[in-house]
Amino acid sequence: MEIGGICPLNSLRRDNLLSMDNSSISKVFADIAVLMQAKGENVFKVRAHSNASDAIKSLPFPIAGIVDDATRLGEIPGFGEAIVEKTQELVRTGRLGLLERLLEELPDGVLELVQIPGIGPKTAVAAATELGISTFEQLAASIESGEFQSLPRISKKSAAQILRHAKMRVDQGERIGIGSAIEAANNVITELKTRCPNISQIEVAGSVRRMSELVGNIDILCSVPDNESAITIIDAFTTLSNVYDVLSHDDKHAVFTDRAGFKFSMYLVRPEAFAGALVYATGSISHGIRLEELAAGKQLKFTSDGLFDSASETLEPLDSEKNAYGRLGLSFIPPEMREDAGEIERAVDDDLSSIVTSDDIRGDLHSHTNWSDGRYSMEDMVAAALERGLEYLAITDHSPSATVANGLKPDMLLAHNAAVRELDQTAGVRLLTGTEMDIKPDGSLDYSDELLADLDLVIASIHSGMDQDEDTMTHRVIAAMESPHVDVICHLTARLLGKRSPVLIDIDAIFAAAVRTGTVMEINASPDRLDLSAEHVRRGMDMGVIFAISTDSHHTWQFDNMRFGVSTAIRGWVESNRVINTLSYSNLMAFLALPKSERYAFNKSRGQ
DNA sequence: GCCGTTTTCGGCCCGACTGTTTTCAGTCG
Repeated sequence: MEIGGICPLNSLRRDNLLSMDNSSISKVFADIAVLMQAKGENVFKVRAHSNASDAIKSLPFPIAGIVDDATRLGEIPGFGEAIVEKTQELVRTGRLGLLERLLEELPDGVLELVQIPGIGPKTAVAAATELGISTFEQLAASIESGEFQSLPRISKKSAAQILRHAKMRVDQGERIGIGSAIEAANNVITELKTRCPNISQIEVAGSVRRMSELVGNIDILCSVPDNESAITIIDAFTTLSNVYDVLSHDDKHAVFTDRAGFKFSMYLVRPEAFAGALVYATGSISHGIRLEELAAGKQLKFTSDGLFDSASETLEPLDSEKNAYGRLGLSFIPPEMREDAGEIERAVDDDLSSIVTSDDIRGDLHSHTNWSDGRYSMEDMVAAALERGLEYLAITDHSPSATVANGLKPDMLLAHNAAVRELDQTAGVRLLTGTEMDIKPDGSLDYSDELLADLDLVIASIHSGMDQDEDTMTHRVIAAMESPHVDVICHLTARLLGKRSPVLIDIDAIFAAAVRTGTVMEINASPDRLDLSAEHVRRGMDMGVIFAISTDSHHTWQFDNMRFGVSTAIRGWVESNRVINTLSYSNLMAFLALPKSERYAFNKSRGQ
């Protein structure tokens, strides 16, 4: 590598950097499983591919890194000779003959249609073959015309549910979930830094940095010392391994799309302009306009290249975003709040320090182990929690109704409690016994009051009967909230971000019942869910609801998802003292020891 | 296709729900 901030032009061609990440490899095996099932292949063969897909997803390291070591690959659970060979073919060549053959044999659209809840491989093939449906738009149109209902086993009611999900996908367009977006952005930044090690300041900006739930493109801001470096970085950016089509590029700006059509933009500024430019590039358009107005009132000009003195056109020296906001007469506004939703007015005389941050979180109240459907042992999960500095952790495995999740029957729950209490002696993290208990379709609970009374923490959720009408669903959840033992309602809307529509439920009625019964509402931090939206959370704040932010971890590394939950809370303007897992362990236990009717008052008057 | 093993092939997680349902296939979690 040459000296002076320069990396050689095209020093590495994209072929050399073609490395597939675990999620793309996992998806290939999941796709194969779907297509095999659609073809009617042996169910166990299908399951083997599906298991391989799950195993790859849960690996704590990149599988591409061990692709040449067949022995190590074979040690992955569910990996036999055939799966090892397919993995090697896929990682080495970027393609898989089997997948290509399956796609050729089956009609277009199967992999898209099966993403809609209610449509499995067989129905997808029927819809594609008999009705020529291959897109969500065509699916929606076919249901609206009544044509889709001619397929086997499709009733009016199921068609209505499918239409709801299909319309969501149409509305969503090309946007992707924030979890995938962050992963894609990090991959780009990591590769760019490898190619150009002299990059000193680079940040993702735009809606990704604001942690919007769904994002349509990824904006990256980078600083460069001179024009020569700029050309080098633009060159590297436009030849990254995921570049499919370069839409535009000049000496300070470039845009490309990847194979899926997703857009990546980069903007270059001088180092001294970086802080101001980052503020400009992060906020929503209307947030930016508000800042421009504030700047104009101070004889300043706020642009994509930083903050300038209007008269002299000289750059204002700013070394941080805090500084930039300060120059405009505002407190620092967290990126997640920069939506022009009232945050600017508030930042005039409030330092926003009461808003929850990741540092405030002291424990996690929702996790799974291999006692039910978690991937790791209790000991592994506890070690991972300890590594992340958590003060306490609730082990909340599933209840009996969750049969596929291997829900714990009563005797197993008792054994589970004993195991948690024993591990608590040596864990280094305080452990809470608990359950994630199913709320059954009629609103009844999955364990007896006697069993529930013995647990430190009961979180309850729905996993079945998700197409109930709004009234039934709302009453069902409220019935569970009336129980003196149900501490937290978790993943209330059961949506899967970008994949499954939320259930029909009256959120305001639920929040009112939460306040009335003393029940806590979970902000589920999994980026696949972000189950209460920021809008919901903000409404809950207005109504006085108390929240828990929990990761719902099934894997050790999923504890890192906490930041997605915290970001949702920040987007919803949640105050730190309205989140129970910002309490110390002893205060949390004191909170849980109270009858539910006294808990909201306790929290209101609490210290930290 | 994987796994465990009485090492060469039989078993693999399953219960609930739904449908121009009638004895079962498809889907979900």
